[in-house]
Amino acid sequence: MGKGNHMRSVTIDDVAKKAGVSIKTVSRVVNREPNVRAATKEKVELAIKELNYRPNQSARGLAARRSYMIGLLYDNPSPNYLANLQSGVLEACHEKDYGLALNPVSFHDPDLIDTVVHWVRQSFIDGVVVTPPLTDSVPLLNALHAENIPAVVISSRGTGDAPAALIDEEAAAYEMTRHLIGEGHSRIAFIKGHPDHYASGLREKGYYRALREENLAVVPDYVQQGFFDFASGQKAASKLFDLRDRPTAIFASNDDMAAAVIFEAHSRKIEVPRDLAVAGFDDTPLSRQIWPGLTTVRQPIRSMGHQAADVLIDTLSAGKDAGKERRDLTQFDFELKLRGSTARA
Amino acid sequence: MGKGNHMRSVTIDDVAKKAGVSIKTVSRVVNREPNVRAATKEKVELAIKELNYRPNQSARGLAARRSYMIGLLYDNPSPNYLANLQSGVLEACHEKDYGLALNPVSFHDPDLIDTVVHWVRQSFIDGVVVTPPLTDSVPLLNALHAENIPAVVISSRGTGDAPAALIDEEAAAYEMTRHLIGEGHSRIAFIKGHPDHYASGLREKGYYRALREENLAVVPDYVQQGFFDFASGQKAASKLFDLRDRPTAIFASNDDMAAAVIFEAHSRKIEVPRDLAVAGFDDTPLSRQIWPGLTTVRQPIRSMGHQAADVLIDTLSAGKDAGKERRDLTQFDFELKLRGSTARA
DNA sequence: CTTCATGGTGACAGCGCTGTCAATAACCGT
DNA sequence: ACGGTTATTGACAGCGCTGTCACCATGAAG
Repeated sequence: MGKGNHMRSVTIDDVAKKAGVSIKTVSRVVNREPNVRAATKEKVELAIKELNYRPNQSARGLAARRSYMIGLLYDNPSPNYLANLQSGVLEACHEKDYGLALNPVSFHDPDLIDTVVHWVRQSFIDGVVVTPPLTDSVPLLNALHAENIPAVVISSRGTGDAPAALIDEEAAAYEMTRHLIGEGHSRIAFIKGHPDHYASGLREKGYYRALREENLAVVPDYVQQGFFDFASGQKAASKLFDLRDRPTAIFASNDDMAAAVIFEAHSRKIEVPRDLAVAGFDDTPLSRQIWPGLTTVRQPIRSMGHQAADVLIDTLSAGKDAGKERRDLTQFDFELKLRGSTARA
Repeated sequence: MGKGNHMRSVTIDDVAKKAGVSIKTVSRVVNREPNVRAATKEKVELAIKELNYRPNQSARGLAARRSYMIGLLYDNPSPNYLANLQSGVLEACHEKDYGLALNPVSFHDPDLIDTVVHWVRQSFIDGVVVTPPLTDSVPLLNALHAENIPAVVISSRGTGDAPAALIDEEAAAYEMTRHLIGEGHSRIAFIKGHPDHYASGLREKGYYRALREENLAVVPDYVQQGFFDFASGQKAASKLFDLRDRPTAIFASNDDMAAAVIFEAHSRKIEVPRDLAVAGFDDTPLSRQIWPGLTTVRQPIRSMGHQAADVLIDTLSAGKDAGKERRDLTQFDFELKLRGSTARA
């Protein structure tokens, strides 16, 4: 039992026969190689559709000496973030007939680099998408480059020669802070993100810039260290609440910490938004599921994942599709999502 | 650029030469096939180690007509649930040198079955792990069986011949309801899950059984339909709150809906747990991030994923590794997580 | 001592696809 | 119309591995 699965599936030969061309021509169409007459291409594409043909990855990999798989490198910062990103990446892979191999690693693993390089070599991974916070490991990025492993990073850091998908985090944080100021707040606290994450600094920078522009003083006590997780958010919130001159608004570097602020506020009977406005960053589902709804910054995570994979795959095929030149990633737009946690008094 | 990675890797021929045997014998050793003399086996294993040989998956897949990959079929019920499950499955795959291919599909897709079968055929997926709610599509399961595609389902339904990973949902709901009763509640409402999900019925059944055992009448108005999503939870909560004889406790069939109940309660100034106790099911991170913390039922999702994949892979290798017999899945334990949302008055 | 079974091994033919290269068709300018 | 290009296509040889089958030892059985 189990061996099963007899039923010869559609091969390139079937398509070739049906379209009345050689298998090589079919191969050309499938791989978007140049120099195929439009009419021929159409015939082949029709046959492909009718037979519902999909190339056999193993055969492809064997012949082309690559796996037609890209890897996703991550260190699960937040399941929501990752799930979104993954689905975007997966979508792109699907469109281009690439496979996706997942590799959860640990940022703090001392032989992170060996692990990754070995993995790529063993699995014949053609290229990798690197996600935060791994994008902030300069050694890792260097190693990938040195090993000649194509990579795209999803990061706000302009990372050397690896194409990057990003939003303007500084501007987003700036806008959010300005929004808070616009709502009449002047005692605005900030909870920083994990110091290892490059994005943390950018968000912080945006916060400062907005204060400066509005001539609001930066109160050192109002800037607390957090680490992007719920618990650190609680701790930071506690400290802020214990201040003699309690802030009227708290801007946390991500939604988890912002939720923690609201959690703490509840337990101290501080009413949000009446006594305290709270804003987050990321627009995770969580921001809609807590009460009151959390004002936050939305980034098109899914699209970013999609495009990152897209660019990576294009780069990989660049050899064949001679026309294509290396496409760098454009910057994505963010959006302020205003919800109950910052509603005007 | 990009093409990179030139470095002829070690092939089976190299190993064969070094060990002084034929490639077929190396293949036998690698695949743990019987009938290789111990001495020969050792020689080969030594050569493998010295050359650091790893079989090329593409070649293997092509020749053996299987991919050494298993598929994960899902219809993203909740990112948290999925992320957990996935990481368990991934772990098992890693241990057994299998790849994981993801396939997000839609439960309501009319040609779900075609899509899936085709995918399996074309990608040469060796077997699939089916997750809820797809596990409730009897046609799908039948099709997998008919098509002779090895599958394990993670479901509470004792699904015919496909091994299943499960917890006793009925008992879990029963325990939770009893807990509520034990806390002094007698007006306990229930929000049902999606009617297409088999688990929904089981949870409901557990609720009824507890009431019956305690001689509490079932109030029809107290049982509302939900669909496992936040919005449906809000709707159901609204209806319950509008009742003249409002329940003092609400048991929702999953955490998302329970969070929605709390959300609605907040917006109506109903205080949890003072005026209302709320319980959920699943122990998603959300249950710890809302205020008050949500009492819920924890299931070892990650372990379930791990074991499901484990069993599947074992089944797949059963053909070669002759000794092994098909191992069925054991039932997993659940656990009541008591938090603030049901704290005693 | 022959006759089988059976353990142990290797030769060989693909698996379905892509790279190479040669063949042919279409097009260019004069 | 002719030589020279360039665009388009196909024949064919593997890629590295496993399945099949044939082969040679052994040892048990007769």
